[in-house]
Amino acid sequence: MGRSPCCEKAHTNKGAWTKEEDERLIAHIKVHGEGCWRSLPKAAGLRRCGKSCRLRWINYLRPDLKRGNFTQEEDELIIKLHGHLGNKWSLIAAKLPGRTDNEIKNYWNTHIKRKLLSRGIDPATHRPVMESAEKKDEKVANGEVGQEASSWQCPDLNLELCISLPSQEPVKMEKTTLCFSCGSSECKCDTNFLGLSSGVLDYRNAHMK
DNA sequence: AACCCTTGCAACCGCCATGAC
DNA sequence: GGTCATGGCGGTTGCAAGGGT
Repeated sequence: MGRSPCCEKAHTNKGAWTKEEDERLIAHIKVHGEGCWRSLPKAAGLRRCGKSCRLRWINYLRPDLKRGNFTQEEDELIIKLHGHLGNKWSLIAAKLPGRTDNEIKNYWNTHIKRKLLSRGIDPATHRPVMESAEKKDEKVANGEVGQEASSWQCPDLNLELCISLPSQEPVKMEKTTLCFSCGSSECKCDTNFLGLSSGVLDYRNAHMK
C-alpha cells in the first residue's frame, strides 16, 4: 500500500495562478491564517494542491516580501553564505529578510553562478576555477572525490551553529566572528551591514526554522 | 516578419524530517 | 517502535519574454 497522494490530481488546477486564485488565497489566509495546507484549498474554494497553495503564498503573496532586484550587498552576502552553507537555500533566505529560498535559488542559478565564473571562481567550491580543476584531478587520481566539499572551510564567516534554550542573560562568547566591512575578527568599526549590528555576523545566534 | 536561441523565473516533483497516533 | 499524514526543502522543468539573425 503506497502513500496516498497529497491531493486529488484529477480535480486540481496546475500551472500559473490566476488573479482570482491569488485573491481567494490571500483572503482565506487573512481570515484564517496559515493553518493546515492540506485542507486549505477546499476551505478557500481553490482547485489547487495544498502544497501549491503553500508555495504560492510563501514565494509570492506574503505581504512581507521584498520584490525587485538584489542589491550588491545581498549578492555578496549570498555568495558568502553559500560558501559556508552550500545549497541550503532556506538557511540562506533566513538571513535575507523579504527574500525567499526559491527566489535566492533562482537568482543563484541565473546570475551569481555566471558572475562567479566570470571572476574565475568555481561556484560549487568557491575556489579559483583552475585550482578547483587541478584539485579535482588530484582527488580523482587519489580516489578522494567528494571529500573536499566537506573539509574545506570558507575563512570569512563563523557559522558554528548550536541549539540551546532561549537565554535571559546576554550570552558571553569569545569574539571569533569576522566583520563584513573590514574582515577583522578584532572589528571596531561601527558599520551596519544589512541590519547586522556592528557589521558582525555570528551564526551561533541563528535560529533554525 | 519569422524563426531560433537564450534567459529568467514561476511552479511542480520527489524525497526527507517530523509529529501524531 | 512502526505507520501514516503532513510540511518543508532542494532539484528540476516548462514556458514566456527578449534578443539575435
